[in-house]
Amino acid sequence: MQHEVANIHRLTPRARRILEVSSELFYDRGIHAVGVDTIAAESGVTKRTLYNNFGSKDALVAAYLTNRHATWWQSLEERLAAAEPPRALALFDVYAEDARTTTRGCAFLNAAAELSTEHPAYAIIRNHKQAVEDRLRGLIAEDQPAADPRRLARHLFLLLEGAFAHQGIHGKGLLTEAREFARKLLA
Amino acid sequence: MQHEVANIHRLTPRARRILEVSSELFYDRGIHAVGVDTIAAESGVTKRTLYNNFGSKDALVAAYLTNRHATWWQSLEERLAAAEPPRALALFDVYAEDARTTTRGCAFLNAAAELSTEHPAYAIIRNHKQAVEDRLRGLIAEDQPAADPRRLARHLFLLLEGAFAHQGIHGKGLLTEAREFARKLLA
DNA sequence: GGGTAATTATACAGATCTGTGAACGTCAAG
DNA sequence: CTTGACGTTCACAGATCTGTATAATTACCC
Repeated sequence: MQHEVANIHRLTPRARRILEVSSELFYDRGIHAVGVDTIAAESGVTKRTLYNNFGSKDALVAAYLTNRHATWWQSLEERLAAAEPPRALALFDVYAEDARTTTRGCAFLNAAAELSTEHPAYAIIRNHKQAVEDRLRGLIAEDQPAADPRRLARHLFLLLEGAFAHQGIHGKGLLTEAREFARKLLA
Repeated sequence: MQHEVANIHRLTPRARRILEVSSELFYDRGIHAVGVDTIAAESGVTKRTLYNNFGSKDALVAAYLTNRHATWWQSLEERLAAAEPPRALALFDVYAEDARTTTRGCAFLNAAAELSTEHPAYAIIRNHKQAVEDRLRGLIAEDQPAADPRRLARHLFLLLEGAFAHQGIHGKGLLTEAREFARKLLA
């Protein structure tokens, strides 16, 4: 019985499996549309194990988003390490990379659409989006201090989020197009 | 027993009440989070009446989005009738108007996040968003034929949707900021 | 091999979900 | 004054939801 923070590296193998499976289900079908029975069955695990490891469905949802943020952030930083200015475009690349294997848009926006603002996971969503925009602004400030980083970052952020939000509805071409708009704005 | 098209003007008074109440609940709390019992109770109506009028919850959801689109479109056209070029900005104004009384972002994006793509309402969502972008492109083509209407429309569309998608998370200031970006792009 | 943590099996509680059946009011229009 | 549409009452079916209790069993570490 651990279920406090759910640091993915301290998870038991079964728990990690539960987190992986539930992440996929939550993303593909939506959070409310997936029950704990389904998650346990698909993970090849008892419901008891799920509750012993995560404590509640809400906590599992929080773990899902926390882990998603951590994973996403890591691949962003890796890409940034090898990027050349304007590095802000790397954000678009990571999103586009994501979009190659997914079809339901942004996991965080989708979760925000379903959850009450009082849900423990909602703060994670806010923090994630805030972090993205902050990183964007930081990169612009470093690469192009001449521009107005705050305004430019916000403009790019809106393009990014608009494209990602519509990935499921409109198709994935939007992201590369958004990148192109961003590229011109940065030039 | 009608429950086929749900043209709002042919709705019985009770049915209209059900549609109003369910629309508010669906938008505020999410579709899966609201049960038919709650809707019936809050409408001051029996569950039987709900089913006699709409046939199923899915159909009620479809009616919710259909009606929302119709209402929104009408207020858009009214605003456009009194607008002066660049009229594309009127789209931002209608969204911003919406945002003054709501706090959970775009009803269509939120619904898309919850529903399967096979859900009868999903097509309504696609059509709505497509209509918005098409209208945007048409306005730009008429007001500024010199520009590339398709590209410009898409750029504005992304700004619009990015801002609206983040209304619930980030606050409503984003929409006016998006409008400002759009205004400069149109100049 | 003994002790400890993780997991299983199974059953269940209690709530809530969508949807239906059947009989009974009410009221306006023909 | 009958017909028909609208709505109510109320019970219920059957599924699914989150979460728990208990006891037995496996896996791992020292």
